[in-house]
Amino acid sequence: MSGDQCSTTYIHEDRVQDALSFLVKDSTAELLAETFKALSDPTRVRMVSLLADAELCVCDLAAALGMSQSAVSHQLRTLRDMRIVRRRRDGRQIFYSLDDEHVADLYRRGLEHVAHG
Amino acid sequence: MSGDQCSTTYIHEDRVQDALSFLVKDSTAELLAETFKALSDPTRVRMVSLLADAELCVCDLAAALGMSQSAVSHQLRTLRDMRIVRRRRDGRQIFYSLDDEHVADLYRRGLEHVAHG
DNA sequence: TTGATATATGAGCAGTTACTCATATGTAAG
DNA sequence: CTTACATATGAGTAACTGCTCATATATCAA
Repeated sequence: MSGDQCSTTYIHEDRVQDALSFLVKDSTAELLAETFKALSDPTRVRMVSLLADAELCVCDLAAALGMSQSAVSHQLRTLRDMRIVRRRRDGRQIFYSLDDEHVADLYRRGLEHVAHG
Repeated sequence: MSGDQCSTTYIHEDRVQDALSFLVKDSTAELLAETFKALSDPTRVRMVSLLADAELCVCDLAAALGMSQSAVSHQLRTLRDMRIVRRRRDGRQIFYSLDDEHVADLYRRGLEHVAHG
């Protein structure tokens, strides 16, 4: 069934057929990509590293990261939309903490990998 | 040392100080973000899902993914630059396979997480 | 109420990304 | 050599990202 050469009309059919059984579903690929996207930006990695330890208010996050309040707030919005992060109001301040154990786990795994590079 | 309110001049100093001890180094954050970026795109997730099982040539990848040869080649180039993927020539064809066990591991972890909600 | 503080958000912008299309390179067969 | 095939790549582009700046909203204090 499989040819010896590639072409748009005659591919290595059984190899492709075999591969297809391992191809993730589109919806799963989208979901996975979304998850990894949370940690695909240095700023968000730094934020997660802070929030993996303790909840913090926006202005402390900004201070710790050395970033503007606005920039931090925008990123928190993204993390919130991704359901990575949860918020709690206390007076005038809003405290953020991690709300996704999967992402926290992936972050720690990633750290380990980077460690024993 | 810690104040009761936020401001650009008077932050909750010990909370920030404590947080800073958990903040990843900039270089580590960059490295981690780069790693996760490899899986932050649905197309690349699908590619990794295929290459996690077996090595495949470009045209079979394109056939399995239902994408143009050019699009696949461009993505393989990015994965190659990220050192996620390795290639081997066999005649006219070039076979790609995973070259980063860390990414493969993160992919499998991600899959598990997606699987059990 | 008025003013200060803490956070959120819209607009705008420069940089990046993931593709398409055309073409170049490399390999094998005739 | 010439031709066909397999892959790579440059240019162009529309969509997306991560910020800045200005401003809006929400809470507390006086």
